Amino acid sequence: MNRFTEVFKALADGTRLRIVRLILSAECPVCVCELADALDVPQYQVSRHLAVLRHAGLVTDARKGTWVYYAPASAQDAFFRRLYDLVRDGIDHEAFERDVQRLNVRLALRCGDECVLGPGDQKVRDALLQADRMMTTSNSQGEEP
Amino acid sequence: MNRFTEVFKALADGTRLRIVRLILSAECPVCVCELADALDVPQYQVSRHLAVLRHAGLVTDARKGTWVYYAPASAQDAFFRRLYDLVRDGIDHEAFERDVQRLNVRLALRCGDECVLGPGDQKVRDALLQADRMMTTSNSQGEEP
DNA sequence: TGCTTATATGCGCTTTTACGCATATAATGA
DNA sequence: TCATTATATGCGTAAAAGCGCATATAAGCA
Repeated sequence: MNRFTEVFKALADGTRLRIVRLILSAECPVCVCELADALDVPQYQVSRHLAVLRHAGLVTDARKGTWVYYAPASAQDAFFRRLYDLVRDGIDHEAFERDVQRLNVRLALRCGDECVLGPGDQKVRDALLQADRMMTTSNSQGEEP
Repeated sequence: MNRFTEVFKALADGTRLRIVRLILSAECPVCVCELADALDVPQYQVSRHLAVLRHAGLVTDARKGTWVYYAPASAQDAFFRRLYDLVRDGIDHEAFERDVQRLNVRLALRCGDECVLGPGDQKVRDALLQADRMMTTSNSQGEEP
């Protein structure tokens, strides 16, 4: 298949687009369970989507123990850099706001720049549940007088 | 569906990507039969793909008599403009070279900036057949001493 | 070596999507 | 009004893609 077509195919999925936006929003590589928790999507599904993105050359993976960290690929490449900028600046910022906030909450649970929890860990669930509550109260409700 | 996702979905098809590149390569609106002839793809298939692109907001259509001309949409929009630039500058120029040359041959058959022939017209077929012959001889064969 | 855990993947099912054929629609001209 | 022609579309079929379940793989640790 055309490399071009493969890249657009990889981005032509709602979940994968959310994954890419999360990876771009973080300034550091993010591991699979962190993505799964932030997106509230099963781990096996995230792994599958990451495989598609990796095969298209959009992300790179690096294993560290049992955890595998993903990051945007080859910012050297002008094509990918421009594509990333496009995705980052693109429309529908609100649609991804929740994902980004949840990822930040999840990343805050790291120890020394490394993920130390598995997917769906109880501490993670608690923290994300509370974060969700704060988001809904500050957004939907807090605007009225 | 997310507008973003819809745009990438629209570009995530080989034929549609060829159509977009042709529309971008021409400095003027191009009608359906011209695209079908340049791509050597059935007219009904081109119409279908154009409908997808139009629905995603990537192209606009304008009817002139029985002919319908398609053009890139809203270069005002920063997002589309950057996306178009990306597609234009992108990799795999050779893969689309033939399409562009065939479209130019087809456009040369116009009368006063307007298409006057239908899809698969005999004159068109002759001109394109000859163009193909010239391309193969100049590319594959002409390099050896 | 054996147990635990994070990640990846084989498999069946369902939904989506592209294609081919035929035909409907819209506009022109006699 | 009727024939012609460019374009669009309904429909059936086949290929592709996503999901859920279960499980395999890989790494750390006792």
